[in-house]
Amino acid sequence: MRLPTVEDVARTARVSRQTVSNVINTPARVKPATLLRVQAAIRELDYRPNQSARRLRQQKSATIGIRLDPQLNGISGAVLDRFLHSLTEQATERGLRVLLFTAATPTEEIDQIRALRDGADVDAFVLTATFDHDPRPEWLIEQKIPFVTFGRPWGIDDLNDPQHRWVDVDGRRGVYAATLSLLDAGAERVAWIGWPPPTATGDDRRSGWEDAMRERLGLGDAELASLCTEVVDDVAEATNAVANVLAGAVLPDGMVCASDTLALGALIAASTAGRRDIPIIGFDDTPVAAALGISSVEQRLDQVAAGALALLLGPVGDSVVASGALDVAHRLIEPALVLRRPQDLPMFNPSRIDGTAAADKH
Amino acid sequence: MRLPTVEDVARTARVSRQTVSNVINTPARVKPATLLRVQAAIRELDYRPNQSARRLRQQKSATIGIRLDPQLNGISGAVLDRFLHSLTEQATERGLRVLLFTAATPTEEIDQIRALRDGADVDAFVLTATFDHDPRPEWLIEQKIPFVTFGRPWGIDDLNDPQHRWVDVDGRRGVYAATLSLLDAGAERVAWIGWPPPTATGDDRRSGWEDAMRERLGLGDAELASLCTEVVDDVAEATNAVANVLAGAVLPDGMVCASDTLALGALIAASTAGRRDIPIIGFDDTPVAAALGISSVEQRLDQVAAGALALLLGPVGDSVVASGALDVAHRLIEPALVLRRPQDLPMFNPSRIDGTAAADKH
DNA sequence: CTGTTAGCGCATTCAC
DNA sequence: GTGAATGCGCTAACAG
Repeated sequence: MRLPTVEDVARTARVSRQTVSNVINTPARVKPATLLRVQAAIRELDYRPNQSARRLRQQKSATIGIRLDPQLNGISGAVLDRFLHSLTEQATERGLRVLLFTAATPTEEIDQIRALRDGADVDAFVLTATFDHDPRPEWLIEQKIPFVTFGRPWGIDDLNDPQHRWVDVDGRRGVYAATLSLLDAGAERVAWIGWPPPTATGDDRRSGWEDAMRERLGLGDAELASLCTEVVDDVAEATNAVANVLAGAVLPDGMVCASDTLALGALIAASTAGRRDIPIIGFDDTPVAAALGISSVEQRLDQVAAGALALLLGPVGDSVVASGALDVAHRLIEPALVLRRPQDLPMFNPSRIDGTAAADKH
Repeated sequence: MRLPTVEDVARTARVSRQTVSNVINTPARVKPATLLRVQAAIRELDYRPNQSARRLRQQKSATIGIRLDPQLNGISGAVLDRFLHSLTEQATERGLRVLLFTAATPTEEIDQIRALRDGADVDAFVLTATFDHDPRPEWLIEQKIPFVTFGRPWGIDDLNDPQHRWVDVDGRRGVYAATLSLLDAGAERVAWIGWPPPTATGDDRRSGWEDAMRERLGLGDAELASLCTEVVDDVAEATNAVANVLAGAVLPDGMVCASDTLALGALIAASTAGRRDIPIIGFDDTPVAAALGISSVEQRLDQVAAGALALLLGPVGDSVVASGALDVAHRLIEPALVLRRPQDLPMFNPSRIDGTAAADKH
């Protein structure tokens, strides 16, 4: 049982192969009568162009490649998953396919990218999780392989390099908004629970908290430092660290965290200390945060995906354009603050346990 | 800057195109001297076969398609993510690519599969999350499209249909082992926290608990029913439900749960009731369980991925074989019990908060 | 507006 | 062992 080809359609519709091709690719150039006849034949045979042949002919694959991270660290692992989903969905709408690959190290990733490109399997790549001194962008630019990164080029001065297309979430602004929401509610000692610097993403997020605290309360460096806790991204470690904070001299009346992992630790510590009333805001809006009623800063991954494709393909295109063809080569997405009230969940609140739990608005 | 082709390699090595092709595909049939010369030319030009051309010629894509689930099934969402990673990794080792697609409904998924197949984009499909009266396998068999499902064909009598290749995790056996581990430790009233039937997966898992309780303690239906709690897969709901259990007449001395989501609810309820000592075992071994020190039944997703590929490609092959070519058309993977001690995490345990948290062995 | 010509890069016959 | 044809299915360029 062979799949029908242009030839079959042409024979059925009594036209030449090329007319069929025209009907599919440039229908405007075909006389309405024959157009209809050919389309009928296409439907009759349930014909679809063979993509391999089309790709070979057009010298492009209409496929973008993305690496699946090795082992996504803990609770925030779902972020890439959601991004992948948005990206696939929107790529499909634009007539592109998404091809997966894995690599344990940046070097290995480069090898994979080279293989994929050399095999003409992939037209462009989406890189995630950029970091300080990331070797990948430079190599890709040098190789003239189109790409876009989810994440800014950190540490280098080429934030505006048109060669390097990037989309990122404005973590600073998200944390700024989160902090303001606590200050607006009357908090005066909002603590920051973040990662030990230097981490590009973490430092950026912390600066949002700093800005808000400076602007609203006029705090100085020393005061900020006293409200700032640094701990690696681990629930147990965060629990310990925040417990110490809560046992300290200056009791915070709000906590903004660099991740939901830290926020979960903060929640556990606060609950244990009987201070479930201290509002906590995390980052990433993971399912865990939703399940536990923790407020969080949500990365709008659908917008990130849309931005990545727009940078790669142009506003409406369906094939990869050169990096110089766009006026802007980057996009900063504003995150959304998802506020949840602690009482949405009966955690550590025996009085509500027999009541009806509020549904999680997701 | 054109990519090198066989022609370029042939010219460089001073042989014909076909010899180059032979060097790549059947190196045994080439004289060692020319072999070396051609290989040197390949390396020199950094030549790689164009995959589109190869696919067109061979009439196969060496690509498998998998749908990215729309629903982020809460805390357990990462399961598909991990499976995808294993699958991609092992597929790459076998020279296959993994192509993603999305679909909101089974019907839409069928449309996507048809498009992908008709475009000769994909040789075979991996379906996840099979369910009762799943329309997809039947349609795929009818269309003669090779596929394998992660999940048994539920509800039908074709568990052994060689046309339907499937891999699944033996949930019953995992829960059985989990229950036994509690009984071995001296528990006598192990409760089951599961989903309201009928859910194929959930009922299967529950039967593991039932079997263990019957065998070891000789319990009857009524006694089992009194230890069985049914609640939808939601943390808040589970918290309520387990809180009621803990406030009831028969206090369980262990809890085995159908998911980590339920286990998290159980943990919260137990903690709130001051009964953190009651051991809890979840299912899926999610990052959350790891972070909170909850024991869990781990699906060995690397084995599932390996099984899926073995069923599709044969033990060592790199191209899809017909469904009748294998002696067995399915594989049941035994899950692993991951036991964690509650004290691994200082949750709700103020006395340990200033101590060193034990590292999580993952 | 339609049909003719000519490959895209590769692998599978066959001869030699 | 190696090399010469042939065509996979499609579309871009050019004639008509």
